Amino acid sequence: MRSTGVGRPKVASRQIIEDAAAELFLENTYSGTTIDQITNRAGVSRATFFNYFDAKSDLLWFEVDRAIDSLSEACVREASASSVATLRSVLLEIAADFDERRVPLALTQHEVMGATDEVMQSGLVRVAREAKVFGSFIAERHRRPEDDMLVCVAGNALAGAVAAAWVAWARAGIGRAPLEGYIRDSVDVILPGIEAALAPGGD
Amino acid sequence: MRSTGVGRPKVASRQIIEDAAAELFLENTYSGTTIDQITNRAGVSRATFFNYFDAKSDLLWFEVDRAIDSLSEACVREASASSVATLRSVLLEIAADFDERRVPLALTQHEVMGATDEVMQSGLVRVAREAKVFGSFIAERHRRPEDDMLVCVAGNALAGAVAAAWVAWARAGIGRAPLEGYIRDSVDVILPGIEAALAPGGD
DNA sequence: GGCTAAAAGTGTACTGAGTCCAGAAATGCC
DNA sequence: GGCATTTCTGGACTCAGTACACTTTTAGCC
Repeated sequence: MRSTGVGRPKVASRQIIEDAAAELFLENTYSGTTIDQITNRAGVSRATFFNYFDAKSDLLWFEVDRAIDSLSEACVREASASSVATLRSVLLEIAADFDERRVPLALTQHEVMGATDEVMQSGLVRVAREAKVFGSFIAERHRRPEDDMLVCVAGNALAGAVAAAWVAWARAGIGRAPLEGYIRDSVDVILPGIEAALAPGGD
Repeated sequence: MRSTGVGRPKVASRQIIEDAAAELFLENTYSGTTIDQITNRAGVSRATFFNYFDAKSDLLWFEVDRAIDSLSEACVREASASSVATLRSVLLEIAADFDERRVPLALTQHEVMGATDEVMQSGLVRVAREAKVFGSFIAERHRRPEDDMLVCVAGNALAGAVAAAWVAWARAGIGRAPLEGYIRDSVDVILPGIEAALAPGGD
């Protein structure tokens, strides 16, 4: 993210660290791998690691983080009439971008990673972030405060549904059907209820 | 939880540690308080702390943990016909037990605690645990596997809704209406959709 | 070439949570 | 008194994450 061309150029690319980490996680599990081991393999100092990542757990979820980034941006961009329908289409659109090669390690290699509390906890942070994105979107479209209960209910429930879809998709193994279908099936369970509640007089 | 009367009797009660912690959290925020400070004030050694609690964050959520314990037990006990209606009534029953004096510190004193990632993360673990309880209950009643996607969707969405209700309730401040109403309003947004999806042929 | 500013990387020391474990202290029972 | 059992303690350890001063590499400018 260098703005100008001035200054020392990056050599320790994010990618190198991510790759080294992925290798080590598969060899020794997530919690069995220390940041020192990762930086050693990547040929980078420990301090540099923290220039690129805020936490060790970021290495597990970068695909998901990027997806949520996309989601957040798309939510700002889109401006169709029904917010719920928009949300649905944005979600599916982003899901369509996710192919086999971008399944998060933490989900597919669930067994290998050891379903540590650590791993789960860092995943939950992503779900919560997504809930917040949903909530903000709905709040804005429906002129409700961000901390409105219905807004939070909708955001949380949606994020929970999406998380379940991700997990089911990842667990499906090689040859899995596209993520899109999973998302649609899960989200459609609760979207109608949310739409009804958000409709004027639905309170 | 001593089974027999034999052995050294407990002196450091859980309660003493909880109280010392609550004081310190309000004085210095959650993250500004170390376990050493807590054990010092409680007059207990650091090692003893970990005899009673698995983590510092357990001190923030014991009310919630107990509520989820009740929920889990109640789910096992109840055996009515419609699982969704049962879930709803169990939830409301347990909510009715929560009065003003049992609002979790982490939620009411949200500002004082500093909305640290730490605090949020440990709260998310509780939401996830609740989701699992819901999921197990639904799975059993509907003869579905625990990792069935619809089961997870339902569990996660419900837990998300309940979490939103808790937060809204805690934020409402002194004189807040009973938790029960919050739970009902939030859960009823999504329960119909779940019920429909779970109904035979609703897949 | 040398100087400077800026960005990237390094080294080191620190805090604090959580783990481990051996052993001390307090009890009931014989 | 001895004995098993439980609680409590002390100390050493690992590791994530923070802070900060310092060095290195580049571009641009003179």
